[in-house]
Amino acid sequence: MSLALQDEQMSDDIGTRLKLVRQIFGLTQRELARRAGVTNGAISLIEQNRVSPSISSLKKILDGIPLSLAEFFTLNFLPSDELFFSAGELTEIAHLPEISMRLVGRRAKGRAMGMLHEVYQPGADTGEAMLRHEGEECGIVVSGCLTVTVGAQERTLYPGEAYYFRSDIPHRFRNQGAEPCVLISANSPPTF
Amino acid sequence: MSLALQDEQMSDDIGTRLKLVRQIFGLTQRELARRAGVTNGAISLIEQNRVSPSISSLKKILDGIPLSLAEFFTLNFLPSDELFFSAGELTEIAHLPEISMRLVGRRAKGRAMGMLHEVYQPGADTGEAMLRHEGEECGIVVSGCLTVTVGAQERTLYPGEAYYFRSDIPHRFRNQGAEPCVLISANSPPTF
DNA sequence: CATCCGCGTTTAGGATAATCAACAATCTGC
DNA sequence: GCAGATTGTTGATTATCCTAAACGCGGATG
Repeated sequence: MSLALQDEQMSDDIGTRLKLVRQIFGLTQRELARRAGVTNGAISLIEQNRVSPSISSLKKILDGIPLSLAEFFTLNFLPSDELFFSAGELTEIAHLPEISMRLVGRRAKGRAMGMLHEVYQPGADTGEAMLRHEGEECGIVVSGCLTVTVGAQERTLYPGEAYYFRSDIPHRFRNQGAEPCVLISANSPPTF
Repeated sequence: MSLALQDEQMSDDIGTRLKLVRQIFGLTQRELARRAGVTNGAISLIEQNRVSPSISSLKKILDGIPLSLAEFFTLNFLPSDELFFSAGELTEIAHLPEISMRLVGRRAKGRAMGMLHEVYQPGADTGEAMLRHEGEECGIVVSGCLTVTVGAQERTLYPGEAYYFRSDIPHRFRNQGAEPCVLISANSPPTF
């Protein structure tokens, strides 16, 4: 059975959403009501979309699961067959010839982040025209070395070293070493 | 019939949150009310936390900005300061003796994600009592192997293989191999 | 000044949601 | 088949929210 929701339901169908969440956590209306300190009738009405709960009520209910409001609204109900990925299943995102960028999983909307396995060949360069986009990004060098420029700052990172910056600051990646550089990076919200 | 406010964290302070968002978009209460099709009084009361709006009302208001409910609740207002981190500067987060977990940067609240460099010694195990927390997590095995259990599914991942799942699904990590396993993982929102 | 704006706030009353208690439907074991 | 427990639903009452209209305040303009 699939627990996936359509996009339209993701945004406004609070009732179905609550019902799904409650069932995923194996709770009855009465049990959840008891934990949350509300009545089972209220939960019934909400799940039927016969009322639109106040934030305070919804928060009380979610506290009984427990689940935050932010999580409740961002839940994307990923199908369970997309949990694990073998190396060959990472989806290649080739922007430049000398740089391999492979994303964990498919390009899924609604995810909180994207994780990439990247390989920079010697001499690879994302370009003097610095990259700039929304979000934050972070990475750790696994092997080789990578010269990272962020705004006015620049540094060459070696295995075990890392970076974390806001992606709206202009940035650039270059491999100035003699061997390929392997980098594992993450960005949130996902760029790809 | 009390006008006293409940003790609320910033994350649950809908009033302040709405006010910040509204001001960021340069709207007055009346202008936002007009676009949203509600009254300015309603917005005033909500921003003072004197009432807890219904989901339908809050959605109408956010549509006037426009902003989705999910975006509203996940909004973060925080800059990051330090850009680069040497291997020794990763902050150790030791939960278990046989597992080393080193976070990129300090434990900064408000970041979109956290990235960890983890080493699981042979036999290391996060425990049969499965982990569960908010957010999503993702990781790639760099060396060694790691057995990952997510809900009812389990798989042993080898270098280059990866996982991505919602952290509220019970999960567990074990190194059943003979050599240490190095894993680079990310979680969003950051757990540490 | 005095007047007019536009802003956020407040108040009374009608609209909406939550509670309480009862109800029907579905099991389970005897 | 029946009693008892469990689950989701429903009507009447109570509690809460939203609206409409007014209020107080400060800045701009004559």
